[in-house]
Amino acid sequence: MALNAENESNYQASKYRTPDGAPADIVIFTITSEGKDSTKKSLPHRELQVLLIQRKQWPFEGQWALPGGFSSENETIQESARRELTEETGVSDVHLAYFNVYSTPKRDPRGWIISHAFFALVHERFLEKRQAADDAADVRLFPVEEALAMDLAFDHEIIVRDALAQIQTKMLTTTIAKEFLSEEFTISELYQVIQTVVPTFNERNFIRKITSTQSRKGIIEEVLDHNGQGKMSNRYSQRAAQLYRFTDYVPQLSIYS
Amino acid sequence: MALNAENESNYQASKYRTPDGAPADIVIFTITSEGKDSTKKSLPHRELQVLLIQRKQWPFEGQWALPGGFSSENETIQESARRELTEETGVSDVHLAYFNVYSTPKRDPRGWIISHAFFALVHERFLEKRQAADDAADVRLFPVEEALAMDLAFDHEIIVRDALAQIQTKMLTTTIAKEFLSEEFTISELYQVIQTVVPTFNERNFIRKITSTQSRKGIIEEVLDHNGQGKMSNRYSQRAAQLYRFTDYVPQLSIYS
DNA sequence: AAAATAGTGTCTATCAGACAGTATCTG
DNA sequence: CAGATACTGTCTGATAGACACTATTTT
Repeated sequence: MALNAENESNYQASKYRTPDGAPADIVIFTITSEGKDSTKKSLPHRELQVLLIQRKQWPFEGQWALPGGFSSENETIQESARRELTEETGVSDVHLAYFNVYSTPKRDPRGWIISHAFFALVHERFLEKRQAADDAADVRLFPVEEALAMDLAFDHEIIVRDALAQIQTKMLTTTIAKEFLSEEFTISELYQVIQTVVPTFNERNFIRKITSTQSRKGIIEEVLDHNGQGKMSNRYSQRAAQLYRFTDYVPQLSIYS
Repeated sequence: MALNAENESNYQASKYRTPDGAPADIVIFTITSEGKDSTKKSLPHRELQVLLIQRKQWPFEGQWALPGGFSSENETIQESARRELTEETGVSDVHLAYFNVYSTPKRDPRGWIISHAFFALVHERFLEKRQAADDAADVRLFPVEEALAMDLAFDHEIIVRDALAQIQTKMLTTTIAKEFLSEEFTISELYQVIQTVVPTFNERNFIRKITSTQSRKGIIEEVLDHNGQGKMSNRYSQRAAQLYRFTDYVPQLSIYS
């Protein structure tokens, strides 16, 4: 059976051409909000933004790119992504998910470099104190649409586009909306977050469905105060709104049931 | 801005440790069916199976493993997976999807090897001639549960487990069921395929929902004969059953609507 | 007739979707 | 009281889920 057997002593990986690196690149999304009018309480304007760094060295010197870095032999690619994310945002317990690999020949002039793309969802409060790291000339948030029109380094435009499609799908099929919200939030805030990521989302009876529909009402729950009364917020409105939080329940979707 | 600039002439990738290989591994699933009784027409027994190869060389010599192989500098990893799949099954237009990367340090004794995992869904008719032609003991189908209990090479048990979770989710949320069916199929066949992949799936009114529910009825359509009459099949039953085919429509699922 | 698969009829509680109306607070 | 946000009432037709029932063909 083992006519052609090799063993450890005569195995040589180096007889083949090997990759020159396996970096992790991270598409860090956040939703910024700014009040439209200082004199009146009103819902803020929200915008989906992506964090980019300006490259300081060859290749693509001076162009904007995704943060990321080479992984090493002693860590998984997920760990290296988590490390990069912490360096870039200063926060460690943030939603991070792997979504695709990019390996088109000659995508990187430095050689055969296979890039592993992650997306992270970060609340804007975590990005306030960021600063340019060693290998970056500048770090900034850009509205996603603007970033996609910018001639990014490498194939990063495609990566951002793919990441956007991913979070749009996940926004509607999972509870990742919570990553952009505080622990407690109003229905309007949740609705706004969904609409910011998926502009086509439009549910006129949103509050009905999510609070009183049998199959969905486990997703979020009312926050109660110490007296058992509903805890309210008037952050954005004259009339106070009920606060909710996400539960651990995530409904299983199916096209057949 | 570019105080620390490098350029192409002084950039050296080789000053860092680089990976020893970036293979694609493929979890090839099929559903086998065998009639339970030769004297009577009845629905076949279906089982989800995975294709494994027995290794001939170090490392893990003699153990069963996923088919796969190293990718080269001149192709994307998807292309190399497609190439492997064609070599293994003899078919080229088969559903193939990337789902994860495996990079735990020392997962492969040959060195720093980052494996990219794909799953493929193949109709059993494509694996018949391969099985017959190459009846050597080194390529075989195993029932998934059996494969998971087998002490596979490398971290392939984890990969198979992850792949199974993936296709279970996709079976319910996309129309990949069609990859396991012929172009035309009966409702019972579709139901059986879903249940084979997701044993917990149980819908008593399945035929109602998929044929007459407004929001779902676009997924499949009746096959008509040249007279505009419904085309029937009595492959599995005494009473002939209507044949259906998938349309191009895939409903968009959402937990919020 | 029995067996096996393929459907249909019918019922009730719930839900979807639309839109008008009411509630609460601020400037 | 105008404006902004936060809900609630109410209506119609569609759907979910259960289960009994009928239909067609083979042995």
